[in-house]
Amino acid sequence: MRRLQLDDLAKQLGFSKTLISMVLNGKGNHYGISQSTQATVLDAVAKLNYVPNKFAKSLRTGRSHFIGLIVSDIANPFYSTIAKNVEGVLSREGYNLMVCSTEENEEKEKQLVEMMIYQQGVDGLIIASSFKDAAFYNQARFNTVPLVFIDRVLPLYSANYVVIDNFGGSADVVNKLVETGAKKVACLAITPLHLSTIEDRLNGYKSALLAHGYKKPEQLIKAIHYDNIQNDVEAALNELRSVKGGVDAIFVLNNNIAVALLGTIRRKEYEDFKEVKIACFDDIALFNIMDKKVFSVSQPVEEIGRNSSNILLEIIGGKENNKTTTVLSTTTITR
Amino acid sequence: MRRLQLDDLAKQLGFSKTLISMVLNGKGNHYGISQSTQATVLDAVAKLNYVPNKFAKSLRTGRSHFIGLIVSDIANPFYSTIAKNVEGVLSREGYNLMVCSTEENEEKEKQLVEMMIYQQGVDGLIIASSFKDAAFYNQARFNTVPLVFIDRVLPLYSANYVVIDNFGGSADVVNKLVETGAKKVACLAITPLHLSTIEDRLNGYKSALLAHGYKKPEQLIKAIHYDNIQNDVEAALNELRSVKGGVDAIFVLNNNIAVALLGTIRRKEYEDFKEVKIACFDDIALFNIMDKKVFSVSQPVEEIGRNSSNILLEIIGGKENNKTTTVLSTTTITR
DNA sequence: GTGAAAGCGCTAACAG
DNA sequence: CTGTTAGCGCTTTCAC
Repeated sequence: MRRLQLDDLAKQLGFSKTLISMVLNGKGNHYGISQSTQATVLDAVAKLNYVPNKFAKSLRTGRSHFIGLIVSDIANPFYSTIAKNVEGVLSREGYNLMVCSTEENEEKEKQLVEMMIYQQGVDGLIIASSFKDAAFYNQARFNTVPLVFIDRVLPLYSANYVVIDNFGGSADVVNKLVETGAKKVACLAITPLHLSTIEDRLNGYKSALLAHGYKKPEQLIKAIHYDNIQNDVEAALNELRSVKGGVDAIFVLNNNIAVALLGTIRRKEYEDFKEVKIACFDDIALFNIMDKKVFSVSQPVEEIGRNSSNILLEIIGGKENNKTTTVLSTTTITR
Repeated sequence: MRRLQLDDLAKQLGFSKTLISMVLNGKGNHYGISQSTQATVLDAVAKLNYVPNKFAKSLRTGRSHFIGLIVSDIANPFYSTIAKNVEGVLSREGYNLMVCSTEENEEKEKQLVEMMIYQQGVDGLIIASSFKDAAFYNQARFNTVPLVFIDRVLPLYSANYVVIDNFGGSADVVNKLVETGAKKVACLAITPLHLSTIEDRLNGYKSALLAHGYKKPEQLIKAIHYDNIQNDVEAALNELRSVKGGVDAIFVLNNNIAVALLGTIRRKEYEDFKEVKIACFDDIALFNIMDKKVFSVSQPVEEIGRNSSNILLEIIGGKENNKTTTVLSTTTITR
């Protein structure tokens, strides 16, 4: 049983392929095809359950109706929530989503971008980039591909951005920690440290501490490597023990660090950290179940997904690309 | 700057398109093309960075090199872990993955299957089906599409299955609860109750209780609706209060119920359940961070992903489809 | 208002 | 061993 195609339909209806194609692509009125003819065609298509061959269509039009989403780790609820919302917007417009993770690896990001554009033929890309600089995306060959960057900003690179106020969110939650009595607030940052999100959060943290009269917050910052979180958290705690007077609060810059930290301080070897106040950039469901009261910075994740995909679709739709930057606000949650 | 295509390459190298195509598709030796010619072609392709047009290729071959994965909820770590492992296997073989969620909705499952097969032209499908029966998949038109079913079995339907031992895992963890002193073990099941996984888990639960001399375990089973978990958990707890003597253990059949339950019993209104023992079918990271000791049934999630995709690729590769059922074992974790 | 025909870029018979 | 050629199923220009 061969699959129904335009030709069959044309013969059965007594119209040409051209006419049917026009009607199906919503150009019936534009070409002045009579309403009754259009109705006949649409009815038949529905009844016979005709589905156009996507490959032929894409080959002809050069459009795949696929959008790529590139993030560091799709298993992270932050990014999976973004993906869910991007998908919601796209599917309403007849687009499909393809998601891949870079694992913060610049080489892998390059490969994924190339693969998606040249191999898969995506119509546009939404990217949370791990790059240090914009050399890669500055290549002329990417000028014709609609790109929207989310979460992270590339230095000195003008593009479409949908990001959040990392500095403000960070400063705010650190202020709250201090207000509730924290005297020494350490900070566990996630690598790569060059990411604009991390830089901004660190700056927000430092600025808040300095404003409260604490000198040299740098000494309280520990880097946690993306792919070695548990070990690095333990090492960081061990180092923090030697801080004069001890720390009484820890601000972590990423949800995975929070999970590792909360698990670690429950162990006997680390019970001296049991009473330390904890704040996390990014709010996750877990914080509502813990006995431990964790402060957090809640990000408008859904909006990042919805905004970025809407902007991308506008560009694909032919709207002039004005390279806009959208900065969304965070909410601080105290518990 | 037009994109490089086979024709250009052929002219530049002085070979025909055919030859280059053969070499590129690994059929060089099969057609007896000399090693030096092959090397020349491969070198040029690498140097000029030629990427074949996927649409033309798919149109010609009828193959998309896309595999569809259909699950109930890709945000559930159980399924996202499967997805990750499926993707790992597929990408090694040059295939891409497309994931969609049904939200346990049979109508949506139908649409997704149709969409993936007829609209996207996937080469095969891995499905955790929400269907009650196999009427849909029994349609003759699906005979030619490679399908592998995971997690859930459709009654009276012979197919390729990769599932786990739900009955055994369930019985085992309930036994452990009883051994550590539980006298009355309630069970919170997730809907739809017709899913083979849920049925089997319920049967394992009942069988274990009966073996220990408890009559009528049915009265201790409460259904939690997939899309109303929090409310239903609260309602179930309220109902369980009226059980004579009270319950001293709760076995939940799904990780989302566990999260809701753990959050709920921390609230003052439900503090009478604070000391109840809890077991969960499926092990999640959270259980390692909680003060509360939760028993769990750990599933070989990675293996489900790897196995199912390997089987699917074999069928696509032309191997005779013998409709095998693979049953994987679980591990009970006591804390 | 409608149709004929060209061609998107690739693969695989078939011919030599 | 290598090349010629005929489409895959669709869209779109151009002609009527």
